[in-house]
Amino acid sequence: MADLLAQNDERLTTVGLLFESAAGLRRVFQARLESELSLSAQSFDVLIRLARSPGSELRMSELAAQTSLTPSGLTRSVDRLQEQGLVARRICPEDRRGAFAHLTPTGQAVMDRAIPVHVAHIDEVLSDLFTAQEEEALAALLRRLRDHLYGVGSEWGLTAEDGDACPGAD
Amino acid sequence: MADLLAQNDERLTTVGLLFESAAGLRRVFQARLESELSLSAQSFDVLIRLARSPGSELRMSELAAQTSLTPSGLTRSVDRLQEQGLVARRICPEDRRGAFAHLTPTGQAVMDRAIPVHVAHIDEVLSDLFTAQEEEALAALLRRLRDHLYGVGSEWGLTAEDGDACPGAD
DNA sequence: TGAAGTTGCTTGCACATACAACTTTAACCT
DNA sequence: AGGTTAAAGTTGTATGTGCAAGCAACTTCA
Repeated sequence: MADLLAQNDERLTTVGLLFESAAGLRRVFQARLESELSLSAQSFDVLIRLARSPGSELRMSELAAQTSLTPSGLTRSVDRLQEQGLVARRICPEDRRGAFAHLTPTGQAVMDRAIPVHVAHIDEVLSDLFTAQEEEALAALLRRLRDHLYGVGSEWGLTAEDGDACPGAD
Repeated sequence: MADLLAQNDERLTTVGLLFESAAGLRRVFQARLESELSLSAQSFDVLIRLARSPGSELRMSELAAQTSLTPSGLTRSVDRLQEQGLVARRICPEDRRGAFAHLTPTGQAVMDRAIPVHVAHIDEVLSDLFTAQEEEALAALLRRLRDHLYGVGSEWGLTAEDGDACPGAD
């Protein structure tokens, strides 16, 4: 069995590295977001997607897809943000089943403060780790993987055209 | 605010792509593991780390670090696997506070069956997506990131996933 | 030796999440 | 229209997870 693993080590390892890298980054950012901004990683993820959307609002289903949450998970997440006064719901006039979530002025203010902190922290973590070319290469490879994963056989409606627009992603 | 984001798009984007790639892979593998092998992704993660360790056993703390679970989370996870008969605990003779988790014969058998399926699935997902050089480059970049994240200022003592899983000792 | 502090793991509790069932509205079909 | 099916969100319920506290064993130092 160990032989079996050995002969596939490269890919198994690559996948493992990807998971560990993501987990490590998540852990680092999460700690910082909570200690400095009192925002959970999950809240921040929802909020930054709203902040980056036209009108600072998004349909619930769209938000669920972008945050990798199920609809029910998103309902609760938005409930919490609503209780905190950062987000509000608005019924979609064209389809009265649907709802938009949008940032309140308070929510906007919080994100105006939070985003620079987050960006600075990303820079801090990544500084001097990659050359410009390496960083570019990494992004290109990951983009291809991401597009492949979400473009094929996905019922999640995650769009590739969201493209570069998933930076907050945590 | 959008301007602020725009000017940092490269790094923000790279991080976002990493998270999305990991989430996408996780989702794909999870579905397959559960449908074909009745194993949760979390269980599989624990089991494969054990399977890849010498003697198929690892200290609880080591396992927790490698699986990105907290010690308490790992305790519960191993509890469940123990109830399923896939894993057992063994008290560490040199430090009787500590415990090893190890695969039972049943657990070994399950993994002997599960790993080829998983490997095949990885190959399937990654086939024709990268050249050998690209895959190698991706692994190298991710490894540097992972080492950076876990090597610096981390109280987690995460070790490289392959190889240096030195279970015993302290 | 033994008291103080640390480490490894486990438990009490609170909370976030997924799955499945449900409500309301829209779309479709004859 | 009238009836059926599908879609968007929300809730009931079960479970998994982390944090903080706890317990047992080890280490240090006098």
